[in-house]
Amino acid sequence: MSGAGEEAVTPKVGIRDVARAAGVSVTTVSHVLNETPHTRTSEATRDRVRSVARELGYTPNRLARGLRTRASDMIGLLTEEIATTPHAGRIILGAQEEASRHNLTLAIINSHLDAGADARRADARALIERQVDGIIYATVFHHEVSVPRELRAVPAVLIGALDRQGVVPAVLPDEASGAADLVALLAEAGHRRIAFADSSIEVPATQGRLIGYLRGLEQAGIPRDDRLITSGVSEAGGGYTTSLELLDRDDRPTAIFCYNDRMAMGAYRAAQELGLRVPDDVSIVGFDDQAPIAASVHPALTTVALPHYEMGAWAVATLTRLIQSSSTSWYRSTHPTLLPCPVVIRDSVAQNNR
Amino acid sequence: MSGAGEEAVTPKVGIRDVARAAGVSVTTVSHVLNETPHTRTSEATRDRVRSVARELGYTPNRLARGLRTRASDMIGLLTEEIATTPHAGRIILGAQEEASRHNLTLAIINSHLDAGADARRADARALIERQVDGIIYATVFHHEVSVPRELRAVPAVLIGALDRQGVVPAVLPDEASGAADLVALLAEAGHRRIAFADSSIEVPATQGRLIGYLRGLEQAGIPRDDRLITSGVSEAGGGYTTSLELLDRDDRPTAIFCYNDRMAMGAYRAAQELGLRVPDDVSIVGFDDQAPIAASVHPALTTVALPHYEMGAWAVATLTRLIQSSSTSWYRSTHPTLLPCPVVIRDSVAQNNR
DNA sequence: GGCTTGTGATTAAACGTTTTGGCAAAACGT
DNA sequence: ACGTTTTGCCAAAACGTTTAATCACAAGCC
Repeated sequence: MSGAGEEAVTPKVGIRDVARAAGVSVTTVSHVLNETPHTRTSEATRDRVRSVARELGYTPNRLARGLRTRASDMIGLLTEEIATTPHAGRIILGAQEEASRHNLTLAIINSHLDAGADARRADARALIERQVDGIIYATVFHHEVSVPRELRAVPAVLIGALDRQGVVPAVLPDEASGAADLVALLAEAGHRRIAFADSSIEVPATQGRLIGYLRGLEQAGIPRDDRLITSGVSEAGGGYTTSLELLDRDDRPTAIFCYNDRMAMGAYRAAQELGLRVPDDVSIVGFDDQAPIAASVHPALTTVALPHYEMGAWAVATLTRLIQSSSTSWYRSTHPTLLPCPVVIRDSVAQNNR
Repeated sequence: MSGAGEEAVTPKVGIRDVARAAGVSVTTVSHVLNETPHTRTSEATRDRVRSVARELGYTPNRLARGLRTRASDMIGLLTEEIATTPHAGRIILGAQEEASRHNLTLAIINSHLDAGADARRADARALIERQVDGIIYATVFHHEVSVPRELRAVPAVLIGALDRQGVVPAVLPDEASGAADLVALLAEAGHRRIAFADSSIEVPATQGRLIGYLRGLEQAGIPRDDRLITSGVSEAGGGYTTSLELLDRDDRPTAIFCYNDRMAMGAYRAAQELGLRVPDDVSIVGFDDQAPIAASVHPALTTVALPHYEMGAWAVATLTRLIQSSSTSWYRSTHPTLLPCPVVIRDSVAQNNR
């Protein structure tokens, strides 16, 4: 009579309920439901078991299974403060989808950046208690890091950081190449005076972008001009002041490569205040492809995207490989994997005509 | 000799190893480690057990424990495409931190928005197989939704959606009040001609903001003027065109309330092209407090923040309450919970002097 | 000295699976 | 008709915990 659920309170049907209803042993049920190899069951009983299981709405208890098989089919994602950044979602998403593809579930724990090493180790331990088959450790700045000792208890991979001992596989964005590609793009558009508005705070990422910038110049046969290399705080404000300075000269650059998209926003404003049009009078490019800035500014910003999704997916992919092979061989990572940062072309660079 | 880990391959120390080493039964170990109430153990053995456990590096196996106690201490977060949006991270973060606070672990599954109801039900089932103690179902648009039937098997709460049957607790941002507050702010600054640049696509969120706008006007004693209510696509481009139209009249509004921050960016551009300064000539406000736009534009945008973090935290908090009480009383949600959207004041509104 | 009462610890039965090692019966070869 | 192989299935032992039910023993009481 009631409009609610018909099926009452489903008193948890287990494998033996299925066995009983199908008139077979639990062993048989397990065999057919898991399609265990090297095991024989007649087609007839197989069908029977399956249909009974479906009718009863049997859902296996993965805890129990994990207990027996010593594999939880879960992998832990340990992020340090990363869930906070706008980028974070992409890493999580990439990891999650790849995990789903392998029939794994993702358990997430976020460590505060300011939390000590102890807290981080406790977080790792919490995952291990849950018997995760592997752990992904994702950091937002890619510095060298000595992984919590507890991580050694279980296969692990690093995102955005390098293991100091070089024993844990790691993945990083290839920012240098991305930056070089961006410079190449500008050079092809005829730009020779390309400024670089660097970030004044020293994080490893800075190096990659600067290095890529220099490499790009070299490959384009453009001599390095240190007067075109400036720096400011990596926010819109910093981009504004440094760009103002760069553009307010007679021999102003025809293009500015900003350390990130936020600085590029500041560069836009500087150009505008000086009566310079983007991209006609000056081309501006950024880095990060930070949603929703890059696509929302006018003109839309040409920039370089970070492979967050791909890093997340790479992490669980190699982690599962690691897990499968862990019993036999032990993986020793040689070099970190670098994932490409694709240039995304929008409307902020024009052919240079000076 | 090898430089690697000293502690060999730690052959997994279990509770009986501790018991054996401490010379007591596993029962006793369990009792002292869990501080089980109504149980007696001498201080001496308690100390012994604890120190032995620490020395051996014992880590309990939560799978086994969960199997016995029929509680996994995990809660599932089922998001539909939400991990994609920039906002998502905040929801996840809020849920994660509240979960940590309760010693729970968060398992995340992301359903594609375009995936059918079947896929969504499969995702729910995957979580249930893992014996999660409860499920949070988070959607990005808050429409009414009929929760997958499988969710009934376990305590659940909704984020950003309403249960059509009204049986599952839900939490939503109180966008109407946020919008009204924003209008109040403008009114207090002396604005009387306040335009609203609505989103032309019809999602429920639109309603709340428009309703709040109207309510705000009414409360400020400002008569509604439909010529000031326009709409456009909810991107920078849409904000630009509608604002251009609004501002290019003799009786132009002194303030524009944009449906979201991206439209506000467009409004900035429109104002600039018309030679109007923000906020001196026209005040502009947005909605969403979308990072990093709102803080990066110039002048920094006054807007309304969505309580993503708070919704995530609220969800696991009420979910745990639900779980605890589930055996005894059954919760019936009356109204959805509305969480406040605080106005965040920056530099884009000025006193009106016309 | 016998009876009760506490105290500190133990035994054994779950929990829901998978998996090892078998066993009966049918099929087969001769 | 008799060994052998194959087929189809099952019993029982794990997996690592928690927990209900006891138990040994000393102390307290008269």
